[in-house]
Formats: sequence, C-alpha cells, structure tokens
Amino acid sequence: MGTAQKRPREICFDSFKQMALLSMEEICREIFRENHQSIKIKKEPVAVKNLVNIFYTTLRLSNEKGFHTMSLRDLSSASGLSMGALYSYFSSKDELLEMIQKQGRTITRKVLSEHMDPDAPPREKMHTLIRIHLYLTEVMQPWFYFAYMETKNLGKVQRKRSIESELFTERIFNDILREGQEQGVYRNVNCLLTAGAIKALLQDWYVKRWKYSRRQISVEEYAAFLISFIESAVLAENSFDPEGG
Amino acid sequence: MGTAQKRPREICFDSFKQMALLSMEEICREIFRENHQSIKIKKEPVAVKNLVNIFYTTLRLSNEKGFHTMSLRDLSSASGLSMGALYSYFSSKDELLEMIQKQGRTITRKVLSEHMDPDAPPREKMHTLIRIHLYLTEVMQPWFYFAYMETKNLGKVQRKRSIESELFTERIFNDILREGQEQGVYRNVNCLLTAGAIKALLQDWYVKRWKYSRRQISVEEYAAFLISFIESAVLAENSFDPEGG
DNA sequence: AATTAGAAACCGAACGCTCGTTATATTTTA
DNA sequence: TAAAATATAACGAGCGTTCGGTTTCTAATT
Repeated sequence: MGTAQKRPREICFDSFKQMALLSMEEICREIFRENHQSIKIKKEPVAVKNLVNIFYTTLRLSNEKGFHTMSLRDLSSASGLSMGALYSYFSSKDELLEMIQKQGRTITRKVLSEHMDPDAPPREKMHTLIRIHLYLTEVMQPWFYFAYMETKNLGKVQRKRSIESELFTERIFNDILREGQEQGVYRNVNCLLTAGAIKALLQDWYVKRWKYSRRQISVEEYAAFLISFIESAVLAENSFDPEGG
Repeated sequence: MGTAQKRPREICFDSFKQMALLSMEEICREIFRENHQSIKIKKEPVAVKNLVNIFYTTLRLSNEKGFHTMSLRDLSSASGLSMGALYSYFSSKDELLEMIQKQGRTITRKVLSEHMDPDAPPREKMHTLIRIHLYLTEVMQPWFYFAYMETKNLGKVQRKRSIESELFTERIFNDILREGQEQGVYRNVNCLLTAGAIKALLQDWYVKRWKYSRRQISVEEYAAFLISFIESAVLAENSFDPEGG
C-alpha cells in the first residue's frame, strides 16, 4: 500500500470485509497446490470449487454439533458430493480437520501482518490490532469458533501449532503494552496478564456470537467499547484523550 | 453465618476450598435421592461412593478428549466398574451428561447465593462475586471446563438451562454496575457490555487453565489483577482508592 | 459437426470395526 | 439363601474407509 501516504486512523468494517472475503477462494487454491500429492483431483478449477464447498459445509455442520458428531455421510448429503468424491479431496476425516485448521491459521497470519505497521505509535498499533482482530473473526466467525472448539481433538503436532497461534497474538499485545509503558503512554500494569485479558475479550466476540447477535450489537460497537474499556485500564493519566491520540 | 458480625472484606482461597470440597459427596447423595427411580442401586453408601467415582472419572476423561469421544468402555476400565454396573447408575450416556451438568449448576447456585450479601455496597459485592466465582471455578475446574465445552451436545431443554445459567451471572454483574452508577461509585459505562466483559474474563480462568498453570499464576493473583483491571475501567474518578473502599 | 477413446471425476454399496445398550449369568452381601 | 450388586458377552446401528463400476469431460480424428 502507500509508502508515504497517511492511512486513516481507524479502518472500518465494510472496507475490511471486501478484502477478506475474496481470499477464501485464493486460500483454497493455495491448499490445492500445496497438498496436490494427497488430493486426487487434477484440474484446479474443479478442485477449488469443491474444496470451498467442503470447507464451508464442514464448518456449518460442525458448529452445530461438533466435528466429531458430524459424520461424513452428513457432510456428503449436505455438500452434494458422494463419499467417494469426498475422499478424493482428503485421505481421512482427521486430515480434513487439519486442513481447515491450517487454512485458518494461514489467513489469520496473512491478514494480521498485512495490517500491522511496526513504526506506528503503540496506541495506534493497539487500536488497529483490536479492530483487525475483531473484523477478521467476524468475517470468519465459523472458522474461529471451529478452531476454538476442536483444538483438543487434534493430533499432538497440530495441537501445538494451535497453542502457539494462541500465544502469538498475546505476545504482540504484550510487546505493544511494554513499548507503550516505556514511552509513558501506558501505566504500570502487569503486561502479561493484561495481554491475556485483551485476548479473552477478543475471543468472546466469536465464541459467544449468539449473545451479541441477540442483543444486536455490531462489531464496530463492540470494537469501540473494547478500546475504551481497555484504555481506561491501561492508559497513563496524562495521555487521556477521548478521541484517538 | 453470623447475623450482625462484620465479615472480613476479602475472603481467601484456602478457607473457601475447605467449604466447597466437602460438598461433592453431599451433592452426589442428593442426586441419588432425587434420581432413585432411574438408579437401580438400593443402598445409599454404595451408590454415593460409585457416583462420585463415575463423575470424577467422566470429567477426567472428557476433559482430555471430549465427552463424545470418551466411550463407555473407556469409562468402564478407568473407573473399575463394568458396563453393566455403570448402567445401574444411569440409563443412557446422555443421561450421564445431563446428571453432571445439573449437579454442577446446583453447586454453583448454592455457593454463589451463600456468599452474596444483598445489603453490601456495590463495590464490595463486586469484589466478593469476582473472588467467589474464581475460587469456585478453581475448585471445580474440571466441571466448569466440561460444562463449557459440552453445552452444544446437550438436548434442547438442557441447553436452554445452560444458557440461562450463563446469563444469570451476567445479570448479577449488570445489576451491581447499575446500582453503583446510581450511587456515583461507578462511571457511566455501558453496563451490559461491561458485565459481559467481566464474565469473559472470569471464564478465561478455567477455560485457559493450562496457560495460567504454566505461568504459575495463582487464583488469588488473578483475582487481584482482575479486580484492579476492572475497577480502573469502571470506577468514577472520585472513588479511586487503591486498597478497597 | 459428429465420433470416440482415454483420462478425470464421481458414485454408492460393502467391509470391518467400535459404539451404546441389554439380557443373562455370576458374585457379593446381609 | 434370597436379594443386591456386578460381570460378561452378544446385538444392531452407525461409523470411517475402500474399491469396482459408472458417468462426465476433453481433445484428437474423421
């Protein structure tokens, strides 16, 4: 994006959404290329179309009753693909699980790093990270809920990946808090515990999605609330300033 | 239970623990008496002993790989009871799930209401509720984790119960916040969203138990952190007072 | 434009296994 | 010795997975 141009301080949800939605098909294309030794399908357009179908359907069914409860016969009839066809795209149900998890992690890493500016001041970094994280989990809610709930059903290697991913975000918040403290923007709170708390508040958005839907709270409302809630707890007194620094 | 005696402001974890641990057997005894139409065992001491065994073993196995993944053969060999014996205590695997859920809700309601004083000032209520909630979920971590993860596998009726239970705690915080605002103790934040945030922070303690264990953070440390974190966000400026008000 | 061979994709019945559940037999208790 | 509690083995259902047959697509040939 622009090298010297000034970015708008707060990105809004709609502009984010357009960017992210396009990447679903893209990611499936990448998955196809990476895993084409285990995928029996040769032609890319066919494979990508069906992979998107399989992933979406799996997420939908799993988020109702859990991945383990969803049988491949359920997936077959819901996706319109036969049992045999399904097994052309993965070699076991566990592999399907791992493909979805991996796909989500890839998107997350990609989107977060795209929007982070390492040279921005800590407070702006914090705002951006909270917003991007919320927007991303809003667009991909089914996936995040799925990943959250199915972690413990993974193999050891994949589970470790998942935990690393959890701690990764937390570490970023931890670093921002430390940096802010050094610059005197944030007050002297326990950074590690605070970072964990922020992560928990972000997760609530996609884990308890039903609650916020029922109360008709938009993702932008929740973002604004979180930012003010967190800043009340961490901002140094002299840097109070209601509308962005 | 003194009527006019002044209680200590902050209850500590150890004194809480002793109270709560005793009640496990008690609750199993109650369950036996309530459900003795579906339980085929006649003699109370035998039934209670085995029920405690069954519940503990179920929680242990389920929290490793999920209730649905745990087969009754797993439960049988881990508990030392045969398949036939197990079916003397419940009539189906689903009933076992529901018994455990119900048992936990009963304990939660009992403990919370025992420790709440409706006449205390809002800030004290808030402190107490946070501490009690954390201590309770610490003592009964396996159960809370279980309930949290297995909600979506319940039948409609039980699921509704579970959601009500979730919203119940939130409503209490909501009320405390409102009361505090009326008295000018708390500032003018969005009560509903704040109550939800507090709930999320409390849940993090038992859902991410592994993280806090690894970092060697005690429940009392986390309680102290949470209270100060939350109060920074909601206390009115004139009621700032580092050590309890 | 029609034909057709061969590759690519898809289908669905069948297999072996494990699950929850139950009926019957055996052991323990009082 | 009768009742209470536990053990065992068998049943049908449903699971993940496989595999031989069928359809659909693609492109070269007539």
